[in-house]
Amino acid sequence: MNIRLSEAELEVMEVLWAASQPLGATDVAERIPPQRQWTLATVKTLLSRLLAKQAIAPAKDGRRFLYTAMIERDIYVGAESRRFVSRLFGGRLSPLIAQMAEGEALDATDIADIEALLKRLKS
Amino acid sequence: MNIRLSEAELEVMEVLWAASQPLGATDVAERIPPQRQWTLATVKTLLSRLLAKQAIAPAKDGRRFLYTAMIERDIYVGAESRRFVSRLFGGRLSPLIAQMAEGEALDATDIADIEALLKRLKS
DNA sequence: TCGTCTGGACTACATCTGTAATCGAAAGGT
DNA sequence: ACCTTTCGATTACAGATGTAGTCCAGACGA
Repeated sequence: MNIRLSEAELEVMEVLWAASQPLGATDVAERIPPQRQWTLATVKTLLSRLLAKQAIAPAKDGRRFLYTAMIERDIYVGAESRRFVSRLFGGRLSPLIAQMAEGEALDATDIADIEALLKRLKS
Repeated sequence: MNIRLSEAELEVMEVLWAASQPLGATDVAERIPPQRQWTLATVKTLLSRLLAKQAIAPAKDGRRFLYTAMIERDIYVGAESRRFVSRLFGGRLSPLIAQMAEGEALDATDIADIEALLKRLKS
């Protein structure tokens, strides 16, 4: 995964990933979380940048294009995670978890989830 | 932690954090990992940007300045981690761990570390 | 004392990012 | 057949970022 996405571009990708179906520019704009008060123009710009990066592909649909994500969310997120953990924690996950624990960003549910996950991993 | 650091700025901060003692611009430059083939000028620029962001503080030492990190690494890293996990995993850590596990970025040592950590957390 | 070196301040400049406006072509309504 | 709406494409523009170069004043050696 060499493709890097800016935060704004990622927001657009999230919409495409969530839709799991090709969308036109207007459709994408409608599904962007409204906190981001983006105009349609902004969304269009981001779509062209994503096209340039080949993160999405266009398919002609009459007078417009429908866009599909060309990279899978899992792949992207996995790559970014590894990059992040290696930049800040020398590649080790446990310091991250320790860190999050201090910031109270880890509740009992999380801990249980993680334990279950580890159990599965070991087998 | 409102201060955001760019990747290059972070590299400089890492030097300051590692030194755990005020350093002059030249000292910093000497300790930057050599893969980054930065000139002294580049390091100086980054130091001024960090000054502007108040991420570091200058102390006069004769004709030059010695710089000290004004934010602690733990604090910074914790904030960035929370930001990251919430951006990509809705704030939940376990999906991150699952993700890393798939990419083979998690070995037995990690798993053991994490288990030990969880054990401590629960008590 | 005079020239040289060194440090911080200022300037430079291409690229990336966030956020949009505009424009021309095509589609659709009437 | 024309007017309006809607697309994608192109252009805009400020701020952040990566990567340096230049300049001036003060320190230091001879």
